[in-house]
Amino acid sequence: MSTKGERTRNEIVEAAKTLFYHKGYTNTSFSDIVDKTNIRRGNINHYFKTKSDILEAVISQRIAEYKSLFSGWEIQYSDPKDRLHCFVQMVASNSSNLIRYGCPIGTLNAELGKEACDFQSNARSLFDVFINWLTQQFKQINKPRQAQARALHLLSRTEGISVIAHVYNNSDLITVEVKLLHKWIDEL
Amino acid sequence: MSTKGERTRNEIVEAAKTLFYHKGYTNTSFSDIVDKTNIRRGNINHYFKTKSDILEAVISQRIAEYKSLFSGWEIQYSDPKDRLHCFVQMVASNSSNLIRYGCPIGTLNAELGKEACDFQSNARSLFDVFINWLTQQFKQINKPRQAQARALHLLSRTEGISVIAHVYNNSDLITVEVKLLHKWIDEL
DNA sequence: GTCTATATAATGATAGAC
DNA sequence: GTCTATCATTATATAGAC
Repeated sequence: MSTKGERTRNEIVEAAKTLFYHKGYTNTSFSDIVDKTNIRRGNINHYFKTKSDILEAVISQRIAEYKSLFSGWEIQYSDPKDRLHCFVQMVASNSSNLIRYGCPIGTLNAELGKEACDFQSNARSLFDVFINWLTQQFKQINKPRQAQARALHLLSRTEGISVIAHVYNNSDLITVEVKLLHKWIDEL
Repeated sequence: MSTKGERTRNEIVEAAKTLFYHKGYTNTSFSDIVDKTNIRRGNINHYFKTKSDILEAVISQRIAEYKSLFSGWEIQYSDPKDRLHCFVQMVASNSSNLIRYGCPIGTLNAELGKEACDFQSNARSLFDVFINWLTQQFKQINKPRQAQARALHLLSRTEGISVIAHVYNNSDLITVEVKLLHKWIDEL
């Protein structure tokens, strides 16, 4: 059972998570969060002293979600190739969001990786979750010494797909490239 | 010969181009431009009524630069494959900037493609320059009907490389992936 | 064409009542 | 824990002197 405070805090994080994704971190204001929730401004500052504290909470929340998603695949599929197919298929399943807002972790890193921003390492930790999990899967297939390189290659491919799909608001490239990636996994 | 006004206007555009790339469009203020140039605030508004007018000028400037770069390659190299190798090599040559700030056109599109932003189509026109030129090169090699798909594939690959290199501030992936792309071009 | 001074709005953050 | 009211800062943009 969650306390009232925990529920309020979670409502803020969920609203901020969506807003940061849809509008970007800098372009999201406290007022946006107030408008999206039923929480008044002063109360937000009761749970989060600064805006960047909200960002950290959002990133932690996303990390937890992705770890949970990946754990589920490990329970559901014993073959690491099947898990990698799940990962690639996630891109296709999520195409409508990718087209409209870009990759949630890629666009966040693009923004937070710019000059005079203290949060690049926070955003990078999201990528670490992906790379670490992918590396583990590749290690279980073959050539474990190439596992991390393969993980970086795969994530690079999916990020590139997201960029183009977002720029052109079009899913055709996703369809084509996802097929190529499934084939690439099968041929490992 | 350029007039004094043209030189002042150009100084603003050049400073804004760098700042938008290094800090992002939203995070760049008029004060930043004032600090980077010897031009006072009121004078900037003499040349550009709004901040978005500066953005349009910066995008036009980048479009002109890339078109000029590509034209140079067409003069320098008669084989379209050699021109494509130039394109891929540009990623490697520019790695220090890509690592620090990401792809200039990719990160701009990531930012301007978000919700409640009126400039996605402006930013997309930068990608059009790349796609159109790449498509022309692939058409001259073989299978002209696949030319645009190949252009999208190549740009997707290079954008993905830029994202990962930027996130990890590391050029190792660039080295590896650029080799793969050179090989891919040779085998077309 | 260039400048100073200022208007106006929005931002992140705080103080303190209930 | 929740709220209203407000502060201090910064932003874009404008007015008008030189």
